[in-house]
Amino acid sequence: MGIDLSLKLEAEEKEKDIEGSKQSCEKKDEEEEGDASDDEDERMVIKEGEIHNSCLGSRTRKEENERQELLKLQIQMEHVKEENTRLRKLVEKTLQDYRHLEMKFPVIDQTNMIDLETFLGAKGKWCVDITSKAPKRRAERSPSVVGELGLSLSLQKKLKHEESKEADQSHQQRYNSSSTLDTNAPRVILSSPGNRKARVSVRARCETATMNDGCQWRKYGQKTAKGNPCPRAYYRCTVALGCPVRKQVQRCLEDMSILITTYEGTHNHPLPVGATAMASTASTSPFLLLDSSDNLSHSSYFQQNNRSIRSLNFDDPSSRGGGDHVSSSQKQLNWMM
DNA sequence: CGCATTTGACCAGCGC
DNA sequence: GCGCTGGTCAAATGCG
Repeated sequence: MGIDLSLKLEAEEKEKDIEGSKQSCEKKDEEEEGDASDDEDERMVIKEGEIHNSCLGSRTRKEENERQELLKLQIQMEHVKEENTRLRKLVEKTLQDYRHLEMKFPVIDQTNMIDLETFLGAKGKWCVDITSKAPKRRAERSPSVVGELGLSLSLQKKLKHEESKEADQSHQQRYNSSSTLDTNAPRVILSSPGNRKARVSVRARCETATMNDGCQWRKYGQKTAKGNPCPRAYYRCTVALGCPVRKQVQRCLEDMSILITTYEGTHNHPLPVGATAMASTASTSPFLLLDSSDNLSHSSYFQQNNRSIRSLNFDDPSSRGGGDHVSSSQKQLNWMM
């Protein structure tokens, strides 16, 4: 630490001073020797002897003083060293406390969100978190808010054409920031559009091309989005004729094993058996975290899209049963909607 | 042969 | 107005 360095510098300066005083004494000797060269030989010898003796006497006194000074400095250094170690311990303890509080943060967050938790009807099984609408605050949130089992859900407004680019960026920012969270965490982002289309984004680790959500999808397009070399695939729900639900599937740029699936619209048909079976296992779902950008829109959104939300869940091998409705490319998908 | 997927073209919105 | 980008269409292709 800085204290150690400054002490070392001070000690070096002292040593230099001591050496300097020694050198000056020797120099004085030499000068005195030079001055005596013009006098008589005998006198010279006596005089030189007297000068030499007096110099030796003053030298020993000086050395004694220097020794005492050094001792004082050494004692002072010991004290500072002790202070240094004491401060170091203090810093370590502070850091430890900080980490402790950081770990407690999700729990505190959870207890503040009981209302929405109750609303979802999954008491004690879900971790609900509502954040401010402001993207900045969202970005500042601690990554630790993701549940220990790594599932998160977010609510936000649908960004249609009439909405600002800022909002659009916040949507993208959400994607990016969430990727800095636990990458094992499937993450759900719900768009609450009011009179606009419902939009749900899910992030989940998935090795296959798409995730099994219990519905039947038909791919109708693929596009390479800017900033991500992985192509974005477009799917349309084919469970019922004219179902408006579409989904976009794209790999996360930071972690290719993470699949970002965005659902848009509400199904105009009952969900497949597999998906509804999954819904019943909601209470066994490990950990869900809601992140809302628009608190007021929660209830209206859930009322309007109740079916979709209730059926949103993770795969449970014991209750998997949507295979009949799943297309060939979706056989190994590991969660359902 | 029918259905799903692929892929290039087209369109609309948005920013400069 | 033009270029860029995201989203959609539809013909071509592949597969069971």
